[in-house]
Amino acid sequence: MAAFDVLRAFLQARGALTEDELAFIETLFVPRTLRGGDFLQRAGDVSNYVAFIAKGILRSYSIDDKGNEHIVQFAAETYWLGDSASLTTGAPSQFFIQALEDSDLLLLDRPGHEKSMRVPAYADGFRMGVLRHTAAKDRRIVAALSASAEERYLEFLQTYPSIVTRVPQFMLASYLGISPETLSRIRKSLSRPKRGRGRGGSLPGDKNQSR
Amino acid sequence: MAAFDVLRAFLQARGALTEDELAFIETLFVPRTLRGGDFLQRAGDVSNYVAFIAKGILRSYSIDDKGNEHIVQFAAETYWLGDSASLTTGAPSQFFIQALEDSDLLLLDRPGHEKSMRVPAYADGFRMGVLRHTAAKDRRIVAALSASAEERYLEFLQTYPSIVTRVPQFMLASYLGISPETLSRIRKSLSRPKRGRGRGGSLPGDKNQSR
DNA sequence: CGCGGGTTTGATGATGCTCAAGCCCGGTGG
DNA sequence: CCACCGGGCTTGAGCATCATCAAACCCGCG
Repeated sequence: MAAFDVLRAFLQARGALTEDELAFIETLFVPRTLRGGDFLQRAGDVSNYVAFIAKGILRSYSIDDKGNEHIVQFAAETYWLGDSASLTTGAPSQFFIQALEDSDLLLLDRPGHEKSMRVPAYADGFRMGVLRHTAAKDRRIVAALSASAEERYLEFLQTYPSIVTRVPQFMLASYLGISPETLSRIRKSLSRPKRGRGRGGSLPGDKNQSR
Repeated sequence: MAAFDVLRAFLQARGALTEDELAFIETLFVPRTLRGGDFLQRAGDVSNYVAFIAKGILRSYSIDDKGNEHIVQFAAETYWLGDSASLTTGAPSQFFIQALEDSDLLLLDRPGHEKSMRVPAYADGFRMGVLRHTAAKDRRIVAALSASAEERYLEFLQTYPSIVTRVPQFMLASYLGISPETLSRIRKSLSRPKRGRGRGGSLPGDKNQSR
């Protein structure tokens, strides 16, 4: 399926747009393909667009003063990826955005974004999407601050089952804020819950305690 | 200063609005005052408005299955507070919103929000604000996942110096995702850095290590 | 067939939580 | 006016979780 068809399907799924509106919206996007490993953007760049992912999967991450990578987000088909900070301030970005597989994107630059807002149904969809996104971030913050490494992993499995299999384990660990070793151990312990038949639930020494 | 004046000042500071536009916007908000301790909203409520804080300070928090509180956000003068999740889905909220001091708010409900978007300069400001907000959440996520308790505390001091003195310590601890005991110890260790004269900087046993 | 990146496994230690007292201080009622 | 709360903050001791360091392992690829 061509990139624009994916976008079309996405837009139609969440709001009634006329054919004219769809056609207009499409003129605002610029297609772009990336090979696995390619960068859409590097820290220091001033990048002023948002990407809609028609195919593939990307990560955005930062590198702190100590040289450690921190994955902020994964994004796969029909997700959007952009650099909010750089978009608001116009300042150079702090983030790297890299394709993890061969990917097809549609890029929307700032002027394009402004124009797209003239289509009311699209603007509404945009605001809804942003709110949903914000809610997801709130949940992640609470999880990061209060859940154990294992809980965070399980939650990720539930929330993004399709992504787990497509990213290397050490990146998942980085996203979850745990070391690769710890993630490896967690998976091991989950895979052999011994315990009677099926379900695997109810761990033996379950503390049922938060931190 | 009356609540509407605060809003006016806020809006004018970040975008040129005509007197007519300002007047129109103001008709959309409903004032509300709260005493310290009062709730604007409780989990289970379906609340469909966003609050602009003209005076005072509020917290939003959730309570997990184990009964632990998690503070998602503090918000003081000229900040906005709302429940993104509940706003998008219309589903009952997961969050409590409580005033920590006597506070003056201006509430904007959903229809009001839609109408306000008709003022282009206001809509632009709204989008900018949302993006800025998103960027802040990204930073907090990275910090939560990778910084030590002390680093998170210091970052909070820097970012929200005015809030630190206005909220009880155990709530700050909850926001930072650490236990009240740990926060107490961190403050103690920061207050007596022994070390030469003044400034208190350059910790003695600084590890300069991430986790 | 050997290399190299990613994953696993083990041992050790630090960070920060829990539980349990004690303390400080502002408010209330005798 | 003062004794007595009670909530929040502090302090201490022990312990769980998870990071770090180091080595072995696995496997696709040149």
